[in-house]
Amino acid sequence: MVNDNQKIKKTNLSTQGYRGTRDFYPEDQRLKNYVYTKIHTVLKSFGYEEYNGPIVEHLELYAAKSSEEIVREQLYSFKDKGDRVLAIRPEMTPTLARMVAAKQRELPRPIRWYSIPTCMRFERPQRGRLREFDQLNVDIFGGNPLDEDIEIILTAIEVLKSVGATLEQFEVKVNHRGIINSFLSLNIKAPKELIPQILRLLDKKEKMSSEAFQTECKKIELNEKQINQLEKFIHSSIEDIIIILGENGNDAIELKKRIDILNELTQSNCVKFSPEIMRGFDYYTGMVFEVFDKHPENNRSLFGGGRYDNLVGAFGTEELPGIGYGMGDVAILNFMESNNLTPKLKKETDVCVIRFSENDRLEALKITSNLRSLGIKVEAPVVVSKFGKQIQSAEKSGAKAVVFRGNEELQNNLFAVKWLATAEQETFPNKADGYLNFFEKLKNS
RNA sequence: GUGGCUGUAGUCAAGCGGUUAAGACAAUGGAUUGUGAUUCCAUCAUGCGGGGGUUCGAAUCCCCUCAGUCACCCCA
Repeated sequence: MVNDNQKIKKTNLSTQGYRGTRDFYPEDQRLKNYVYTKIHTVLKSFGYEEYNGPIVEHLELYAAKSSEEIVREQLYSFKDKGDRVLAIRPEMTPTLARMVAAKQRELPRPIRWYSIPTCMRFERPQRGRLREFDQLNVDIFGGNPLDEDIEIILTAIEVLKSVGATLEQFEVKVNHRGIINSFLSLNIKAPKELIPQILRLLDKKEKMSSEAFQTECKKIELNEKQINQLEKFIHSSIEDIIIILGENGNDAIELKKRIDILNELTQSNCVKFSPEIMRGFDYYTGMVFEVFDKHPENNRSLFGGGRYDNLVGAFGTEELPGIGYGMGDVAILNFMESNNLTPKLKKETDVCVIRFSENDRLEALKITSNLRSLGIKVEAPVVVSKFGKQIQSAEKSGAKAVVFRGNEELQNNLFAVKWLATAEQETFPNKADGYLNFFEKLKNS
């Protein structure tokens, strides 16, 4: 016996989950549901429809669309029992592309779709970045780029507003891939092979001192004049850029239209031209954007997205340009936390039924059923403890009232209700009328 | 994948080589068997993230490992 116990102790399992994953206890899940309900409501209000796909795909689907390093380092891949090489989805876009390509001819345009898939990436976790996360994906295709670009940013703004954010708490930084490309090739006259490195550097510029930036520029063999132009570029307004680019400034003019319309519409300045926003290196071809939390303790990117020329390229069907973005659930939860927007949510029970003894089980179950059939959320007692204890426990469940039938009530064919907020108590006849009457009072409480 | 910091109960923590690991809050049971408060009493880590090692003796020192966090990397 003693040996057995020791053995059991030694082989105890760890309660720690896998690194970079989260447990959602009911209170966490409640918050997540609250946020997701808001998201669903906002996107449906724009006419977007929810879609979903499998959590695993053939590895080659990702290999075709993502960079080699990402596929090698950050993909959870494995072989199934039939030796097929699969991967857990690290993002939704390839699945979206596959789904759209498969039915491209029959889908009515414009296509407005969204999804909140759970994805996994093998990364080293830190605040705001886990291995398992949900990522809201919103995309629109088949319309006019100007209108689509405005709408997609608007949905992002409305999502944040729906969880209580004000326009002062975040900013939408926008750029256009065409602007930076024209500038680098025509004004800086940078060699093609240096462009990725320059983009990476500009992306990091915000975090660097001016000196560090200069040193880094010299490392990639930019001359004094080129560095000065770059520095000037990064601090330019959209109006300056239009002048600098001259006859090549069409993309800048287009971008300015979007900024002006969005700011006019929202009566704010939350949309800002930010030449340092890059969003990766391939893939995006038009407007790119990121939404940032302005709170100093969580100055992070919440949403990121942009316009692509052709979502379905690898599938060999006709081109389909569109725009979309992704937003991590971790990001929005952190945003709400840092801006004090996290609501205190209670369990949703309306009523708890109380029992007095082992003999009133059936009576209690009858009341419970009667209440439930009216659509009331009601908890039946599963232990008989002291009356006061049962009231306390009802309070914790978020109930507005406790309901019971003791000897007094049974004799007079009544049921009793104690309202927890006011401590007032009343009785109702134990028949249909009485239950309906109580139901009305509960709704209005 | 690289480097730094951290890890004692549900939570916040004291302890810094020496007998049974402080304290607070929370929780549970009771004083009080049909009424939520307060008060009082009791219970609540054979164990210090996990595994080894050094030592007469380890939460404390060493090694490995797991996890969190920050900075890189990356950010589809």
